[in-house]
Amino acid sequence: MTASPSPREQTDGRRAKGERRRRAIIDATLRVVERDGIAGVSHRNIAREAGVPPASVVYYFDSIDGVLVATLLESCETMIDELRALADEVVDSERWVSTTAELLSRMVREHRGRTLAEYELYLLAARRPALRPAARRWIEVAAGHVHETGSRDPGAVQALLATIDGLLMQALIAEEPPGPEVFRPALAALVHERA
Amino acid sequence: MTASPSPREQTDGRRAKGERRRRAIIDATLRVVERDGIAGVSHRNIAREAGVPPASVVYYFDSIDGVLVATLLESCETMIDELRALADEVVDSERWVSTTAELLSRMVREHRGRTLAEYELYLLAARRPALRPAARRWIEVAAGHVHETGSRDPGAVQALLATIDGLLMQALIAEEPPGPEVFRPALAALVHERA
DNA sequence: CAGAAAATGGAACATGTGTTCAATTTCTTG
DNA sequence: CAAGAAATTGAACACATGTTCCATTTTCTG
Repeated sequence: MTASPSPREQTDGRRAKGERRRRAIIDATLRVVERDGIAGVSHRNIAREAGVPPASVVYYFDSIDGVLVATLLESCETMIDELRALADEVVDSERWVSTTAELLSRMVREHRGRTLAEYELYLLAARRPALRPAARRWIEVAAGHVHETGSRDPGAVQALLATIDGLLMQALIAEEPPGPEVFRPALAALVHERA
Repeated sequence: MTASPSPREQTDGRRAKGERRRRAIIDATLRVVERDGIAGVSHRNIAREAGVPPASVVYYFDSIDGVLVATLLESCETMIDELRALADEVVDSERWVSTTAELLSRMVREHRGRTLAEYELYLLAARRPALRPAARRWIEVAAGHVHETGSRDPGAVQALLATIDGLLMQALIAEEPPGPEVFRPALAALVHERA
């Protein structure tokens, strides 16, 4: 992807600055995907967003796919933290259905661009094998998270994850992002509860 | 989108030929999306695929979004028939779980490109409002189909639909398209059956 | 301080893009 | 058959794209 990290990269100011710039490019790419979708990802676009010349993007990543892979991985890591924080904040209700409905609603309302970007990158992985490991890591992380608070049955965990993906996708094409009450019936049916 | 259909369009050979060409462009667009994804959709690309000059595409559709809307709608209609045929063919088993697992497996194995294209167009609707009605029509059709053979609870129907979407998406980023046995546990958990 | 390594950024390249335009062909109608 | 409507198409437009090249600047090492 870039120059192989030498054993003494923490003291070299040149490499440190380079690493910072590399991160700036990744962050800029995520912002571009959020705003304009994957269609908006180009060398010049993300370079402008990051405030660097286009040649710098080529210097740090040898292809546009390289940038996307790095971005998807990065995004996965930071999203975990955000999700965890959101999950903590939302646990004023004690029922799982209400809590999750609230969480999903927030994802498509307060973080619509981010959520959308996530699924676009996700789907892109279906076409570009290079992105697949990053996308699957996403599933693993989410599965682990569900496993903590949910059923032990692997099939149930898989179904739950799939349902959430599907619900979010449907929510993303709604004319305006739905509130928790839209998600509740489906979630309730999923765990055999009353809404 | 095109010239408004005059009351006597069935006798005018010029308009008839035009309509045929319009359909050829839509079909070509679907093939392009299947092969190269939405990223591959351009005037020149679909023109080459359809065997017409690029100017013809502009003549029949006033924008690239117009082509996509028409394609999504078309694709929706033809997919209904194919799905129904597939559903009929697959009813040798009598259990819903096995039948559906088999059907999903076929969608990602024998019709991978088509399924993928469907979801790409679907997700694109999240960014381009013009595509949303077509995308929502998809949900309605699928919901109707599920309603015929499934539960009466609206929440359950919604959950089922969402789960299938999620399962298909996960299947699409697998290294190779999974067989029915991969879908069965999740589907079983969904309807509280043993796999 | 001199030399080397890394990073930077401006310019240029060939190619692809959406779209417009004017001329031409195809077909219908009076 | 002649007039006109509809369809067709090649050429051209201005611009965006991925990528390469090379001169310059920054930073570290001996």
